[in-house]
Amino acid sequence: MENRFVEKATGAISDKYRLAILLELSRKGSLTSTDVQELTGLSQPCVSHHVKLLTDSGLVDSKKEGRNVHLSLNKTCIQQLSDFIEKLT
Amino acid sequence: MENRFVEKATGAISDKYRLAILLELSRKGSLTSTDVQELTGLSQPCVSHHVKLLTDSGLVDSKKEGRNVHLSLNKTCIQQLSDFIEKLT
DNA sequence: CAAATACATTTAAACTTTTAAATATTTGGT
DNA sequence: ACCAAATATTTAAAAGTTTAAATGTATTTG
Repeated sequence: MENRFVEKATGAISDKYRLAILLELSRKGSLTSTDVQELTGLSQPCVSHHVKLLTDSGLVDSKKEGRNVHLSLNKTCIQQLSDFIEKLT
Repeated sequence: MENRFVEKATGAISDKYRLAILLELSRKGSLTSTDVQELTGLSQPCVSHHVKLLTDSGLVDSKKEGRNVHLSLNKTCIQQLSDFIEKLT
C-alpha cells in the first residue's frame, strides 16, 4: 500500500463538499457533474475541480457518455483505504 | 457518525509527516514529541502543531507524564473512521 | 533555586487550496 | 452548419495550511 495513495485519498475526503459527493454516490450509485452542481450549490468550474480531485485520488471513477460525465465510486479503492486505516489499529 | 469527524480525521491523515507519525505509533505503540521530532526531522514547534492536529482529530491520544507527552493511537476512533469509509462501498 | 529539558504559543512568511469569472472544448439536436 | 448543453481549463483573488524563529511555561535535576 502506497503512502502517497493514502495521503491523496484522505485529502480527497477531507472536505465537506467532496464528502457530500461521496455520500451521495454511495446512496445513489451514480451522479453527473450537473447533479453534483445541484447537490453542492457550487459553481460549475468549482465542481469540475472537486470532481477532478476525487477521480485523481482513485476513489471515484468517471465515464463520459455523450456530453455527460457519469461518476461512481471505485469500491476497490475505497476498500483499500478502509483496510489501510483499520490496519493501523 | 458525524461528517465533521470524518473531515477532520481524514484531513489529519493526509500529510506525509502525520501519516508517518501514525504508522510509527502503529508499529511502536507509543511515542513522545521528541521521538516525533527525530522521526520527522521537523522543528519542535512544527511537531507540536502536527501533534495537535492529530490529537484534535481524535485519532491520537496524548497523556502528559512529567515533562514528556506520551502519544498513542485511539484505536476506537481509527476503527470508527475505517468503518465509515468501508460503509461507503 | 538555577539550569536544563520537554513541550506550547505567537507570529509571520511561504506555500497550497478553494472559489468563481471568463473562456475553451466537446457533443447532441435541428 | 448552427446553436445549446455539459464539462474542462485558465486565471486570479481569498482563505487556509505549513513552517520555523522567537518566546513562554512547566517540570526535573543538580
